[in-house]
Amino acid sequence: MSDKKVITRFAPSPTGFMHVGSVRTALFAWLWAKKNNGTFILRIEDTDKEREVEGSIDHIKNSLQWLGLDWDQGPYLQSERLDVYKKYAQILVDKGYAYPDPYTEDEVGEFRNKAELAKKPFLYREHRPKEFSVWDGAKPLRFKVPTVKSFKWNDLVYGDLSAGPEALDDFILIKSNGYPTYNFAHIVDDIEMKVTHVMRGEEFISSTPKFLSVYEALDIAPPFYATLPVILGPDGKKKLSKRDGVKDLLQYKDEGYLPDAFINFLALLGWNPGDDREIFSRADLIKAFNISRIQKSDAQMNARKLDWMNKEHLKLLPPEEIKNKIFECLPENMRNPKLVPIILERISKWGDVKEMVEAGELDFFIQAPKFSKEKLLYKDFLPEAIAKNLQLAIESLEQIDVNNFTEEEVKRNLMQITNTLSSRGELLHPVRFALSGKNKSPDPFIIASILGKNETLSRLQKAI
RNA sequence: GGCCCUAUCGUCUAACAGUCAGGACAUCGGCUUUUCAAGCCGGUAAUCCGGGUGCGAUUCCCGGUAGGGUCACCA
Repeated sequence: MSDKKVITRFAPSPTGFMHVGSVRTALFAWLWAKKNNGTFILRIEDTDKEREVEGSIDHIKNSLQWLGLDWDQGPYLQSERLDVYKKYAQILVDKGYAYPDPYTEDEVGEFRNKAELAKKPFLYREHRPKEFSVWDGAKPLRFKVPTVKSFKWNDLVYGDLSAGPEALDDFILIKSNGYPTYNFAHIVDDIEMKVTHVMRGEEFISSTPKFLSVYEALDIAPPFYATLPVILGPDGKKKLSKRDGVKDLLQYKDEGYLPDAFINFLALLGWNPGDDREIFSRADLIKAFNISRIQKSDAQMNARKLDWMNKEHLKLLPPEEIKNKIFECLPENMRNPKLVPIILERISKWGDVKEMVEAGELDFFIQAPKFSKEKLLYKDFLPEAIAKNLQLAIESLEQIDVNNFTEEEVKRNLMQITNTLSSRGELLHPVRFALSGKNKSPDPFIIASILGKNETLSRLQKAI
């Protein structure tokens, strides 16, 4: 590899929201730039004004910012660089490698239909005019393939690739409205911006010979290509697309995923460090990242593993930050520090806190539960036996000093009683239920310690 | 249809031709002295098929099969 400064870019079109597929391309380009102390450029490919979606440029920027994929240059807008593309187009015209298309769109469509009927691949160059007129901008400008041949090239991920001559055609460089096509604009920009490594999706492999042919016509060396495998939808079949219910990236933000965890997850989808490490900090990721270990086969999005990974990152956060974040999701009357460990244990992302609140899972911490007494029953123990056990619990807990009503003290006292019983459940279940009103809840000791002596005794009393 | 790419547990993946095919998520079971959660321990689970070259193929070659991509005045 040359000793040139590494320059990578992320070049989305502003046609909608970002999803995990597009953002992973950005991530890999960003990682490679960071690893090499290089430059990461953001470029907006807005050459199709018809398809442009209002607000998507901001959306792209917000998404990258959320993940901390900061760009060193840009965003450049292709729509503001029309003169640059015209300049390069003129160079090709002057060299005899570009010419105005004499046909109308319908006529070209006819050619295409005929080829299809004949079950032959459609190649415009088979209809190339003998004589070229002068390009006045009214007609689309087409590339004239210098030499029709097979291409072989190297891809940093896929290795040696090749394609036959039918991959080559006289494609449109400048549309009749003056805008360049993607095929041409991105080449010009990559040249002008001195991009050294092009990270891109698999769908561009088949058009690479066209790109290479333009570089040849321009007599300029192409950049390194690193083609990334596709991220498949949850069904494992189709490529992720905005149509089939794929999530907007910012939705993950709203659901409370950590940017570092998300990046970690995304990086491991199609790349691995070569050892068993899975949890990476941002810095470690940059250090470990390497193009040569990018996967060739497509990968499927796995939401469960993302949740697991997010939790792993959650646990690494400073306790103070965890507390603050959880408090943010909690109504004011629930902002009790003692609740934090209980909640942390049960969530994988911040949004889960809100869900717990909405599901009423934490209500018993702020108000006494209402329930019918038969819920207190445990296995086949009689109501009288249960009531007696609750009475024992009350008497025992009354002994604890109100200022020392800790989880440990409560547990010691209650466990002492269970030693005299035939089973622990006949005491612990009714106590827990009396305090929480739930079949599934944290253990009675921690609940009691959070409620405090008075509230605990009051709830037990009411249950008898 | 032409051209191109890919193929290891359900999923993400590891394995200079020699490993009992390893790890992680998920799943299942046990422990954690009531439930839930968390944690710990353990189990089930894979080299697409067929040839070839090797003493030896997950690994290299060929052919099939399956999946995907691409053939726009979209990117």
